[in-house]
Amino acid sequence: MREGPDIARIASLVGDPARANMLSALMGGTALTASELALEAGVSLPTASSHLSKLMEGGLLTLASQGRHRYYGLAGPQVAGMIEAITGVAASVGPQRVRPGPRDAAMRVARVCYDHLAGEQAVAMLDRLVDKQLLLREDKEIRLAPAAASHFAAIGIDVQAKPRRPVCRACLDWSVRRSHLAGTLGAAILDKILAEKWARREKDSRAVVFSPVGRQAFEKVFLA
Amino acid sequence: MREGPDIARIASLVGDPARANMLSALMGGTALTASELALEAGVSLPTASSHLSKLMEGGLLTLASQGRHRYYGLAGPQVAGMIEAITGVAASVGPQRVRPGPRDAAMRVARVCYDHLAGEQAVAMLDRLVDKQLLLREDKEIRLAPAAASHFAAIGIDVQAKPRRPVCRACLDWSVRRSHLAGTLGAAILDKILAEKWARREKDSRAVVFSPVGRQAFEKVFLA
DNA sequence: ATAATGCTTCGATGAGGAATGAACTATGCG
DNA sequence: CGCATAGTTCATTCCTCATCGAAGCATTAT
Repeated sequence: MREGPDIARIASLVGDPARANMLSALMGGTALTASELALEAGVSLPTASSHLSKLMEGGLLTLASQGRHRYYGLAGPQVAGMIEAITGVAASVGPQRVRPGPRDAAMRVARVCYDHLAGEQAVAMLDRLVDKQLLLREDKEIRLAPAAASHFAAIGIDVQAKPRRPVCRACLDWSVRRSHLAGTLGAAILDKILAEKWARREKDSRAVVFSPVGRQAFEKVFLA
Repeated sequence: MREGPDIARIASLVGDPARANMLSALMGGTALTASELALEAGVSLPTASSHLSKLMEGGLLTLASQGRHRYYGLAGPQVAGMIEAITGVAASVGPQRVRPGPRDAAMRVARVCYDHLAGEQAVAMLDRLVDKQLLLREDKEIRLAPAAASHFAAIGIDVQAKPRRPVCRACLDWSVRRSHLAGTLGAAILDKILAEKWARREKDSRAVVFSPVGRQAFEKVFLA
């Protein structure tokens, strides 16, 4: 019989699909609320709450209470490194997708990620917004630059309001393996894309398909 | 809902105490039979066999059949790195062991990590190699400096050959919480240490114990 | 051959834990 | 104060999966 650090205890915490999804969501580096994490994991709020207390007890998470909001975040870089290591193994032994079909191709270009845009388009957009100094990338976090308010106001997006959810969030794109923009700003931009009918959602899929005209408009506004 | 690599599947494989013990035992680097692993894990042979087939199916182990013996080993350095990362988290959040026994002290100084050296000695060695500008630390990666080839050749280690595995890799040390050297170079150095009989492996443990003479030789070559 | 060893498969049992709705607590707003 | 939102706790149901004994294969020894 072996002794030493209880690795089974830690691994089994990550070994539940709901908890694994929560931890993956937190790999963005931003703390999230219990409801957001419940959504990410696809479970009810009580279930999420139960998982979160287990993760807390296991020392994998930190908790910051602000008013009636409770923000959960990864306990530290060491935990993040562990998740990364597990993800690496899972990706390398995982079922290499047999062949990306046409739907998958569309998914890689643009798709919905919960409430914001993901895929190549989304990654390019975030890069461009940072280039134009409208957003500031700080380590794994993203902040609004001073110039952002007026710029986004001009295209009908208000970034001044203080909602319960962070305005900007980095979300790791699983197809491109780089970050795209989440948070309320990311959500507002997706709303605009759909409201302006620049693109439509594929039926029963997360894919987002731009029309030729819509793509031009999108590029003019966000990739110029 | 998240997508991507199935990290829960991998983590849950490690999340069972019996399987975790088996994997820990295999971190010693030597392949073991099912009976030996059953003993390590403290379960019956049928139970162990069942666990082993799950680990195989998950791609975490390799199997080498020799006659009526079947030797199980870790599937590769990536898997070993993952176990090490989980061990690190478990050690830091876990109930700080009441009192580190003598074996633990030896483990902290020097131990085998799959196929290379870990512990205080290993961390000090990497620091020194970087100081001497034989290795270049870049972010989380490690590269060979131009001067490396001739230096290592002089002590009988060839870093020119292009293997499929990286020559240098950083591996986070769970006891010191800093990186040590993995990769083919790390493995070659451990080989040399054991071949020169500077140190011997503790029986039934991952600890590596240097002899007084061996330590001097090691320090002269790698810590000078 | 027959026996012995090493290991896997099968079948039955049992315990842990993941899930949810409903009830409860806490904070914020008008 | 009363209402709404955010979150936790509770009790219950359900199901997966770890476990072991017994039996079945496969390889080596005699």
